[in-house]
Amino acid sequence: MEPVENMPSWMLTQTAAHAGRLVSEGFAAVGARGYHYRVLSALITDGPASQADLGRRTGIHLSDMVTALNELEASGYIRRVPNPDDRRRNIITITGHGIERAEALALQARAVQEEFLAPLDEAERAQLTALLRKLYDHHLSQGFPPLSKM
Amino acid sequence: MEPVENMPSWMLTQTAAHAGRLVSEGFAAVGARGYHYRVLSALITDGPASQADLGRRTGIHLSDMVTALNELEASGYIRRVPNPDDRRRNIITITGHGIERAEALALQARAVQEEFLAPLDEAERAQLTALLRKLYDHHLSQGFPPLSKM
DNA sequence: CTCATGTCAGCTGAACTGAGATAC
DNA sequence: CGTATCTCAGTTAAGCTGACATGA
Repeated sequence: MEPVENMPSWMLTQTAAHAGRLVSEGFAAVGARGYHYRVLSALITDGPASQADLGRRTGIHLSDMVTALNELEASGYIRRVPNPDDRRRNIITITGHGIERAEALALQARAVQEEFLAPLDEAERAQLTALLRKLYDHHLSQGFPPLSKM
Repeated sequence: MEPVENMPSWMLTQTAAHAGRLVSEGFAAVGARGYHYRVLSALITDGPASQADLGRRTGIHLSDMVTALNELEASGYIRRVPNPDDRRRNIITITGHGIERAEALALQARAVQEEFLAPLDEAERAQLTALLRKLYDHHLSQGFPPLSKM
């Protein structure tokens, strides 16, 4: 009878839960949520996009995307303009204000990574990310939904 | 601007989410939930206990413990008897039926681990668990709540 | 017609909060 | 009295489903 505490998936979900808590707290401290950072960061690295595209990029569900964009738009971090070439779509662009916000959130994110990874040295951190990437890529290629169903 | 997909905490929560999904599906396939396995396994390795003790052992919240034990008791996997020495408490014991159930769930859990860890060889699996344990132990010792508030 | 898009209302499982009853 | 145990009702954040209107 394998004690639960030794199962890799158990340790993984436990540590992930803690990491998630740290991230949430870090973002909440500046009035943001993880979704905000994911969206702003995707807009910066990959440019403007429709909401559906943004969802596919970030793994955020379409219906959640609507909410996140509502919040970001209300704060002036993004702009929603109709796409003249396809009037079903919006074109989402980040504002200057939004870029500043993203940078502030990136600082928070970095600080949280540091706190979370504190007990590991550089080599161990590299090992960890390599192993996680191997797992992630494998399951992605097996049809694991980055965004379950759209 | 760090792309979100390269942050360790992001990859960790992504892979953990997938692991969690596999575990849930595996248990659901035999009509169980993760809580059930955690409780039964704790009863086997550490013996009978009060509900509060079980909660502390397993990291399951007290109020969720009530629900889980209701379900396990209805199926005849555990028994709840009042503790004569402290009439606030119940003594939770596992039944023979419950031991069989735990063994069946352990098989499921093993199969899921195998599926999840498929892309890693033995050395890599050992690396991963060692790194996760280091992170987990560190944050536990920093006051990270195994069970947030009781 | 079918398919994609954006929106909305609501569901689900898991973790958690708060309050009450009982007993130490 | 304060504290611990058990129970229950309800809340939260996150992911997800289903339906609908619009338009390609």
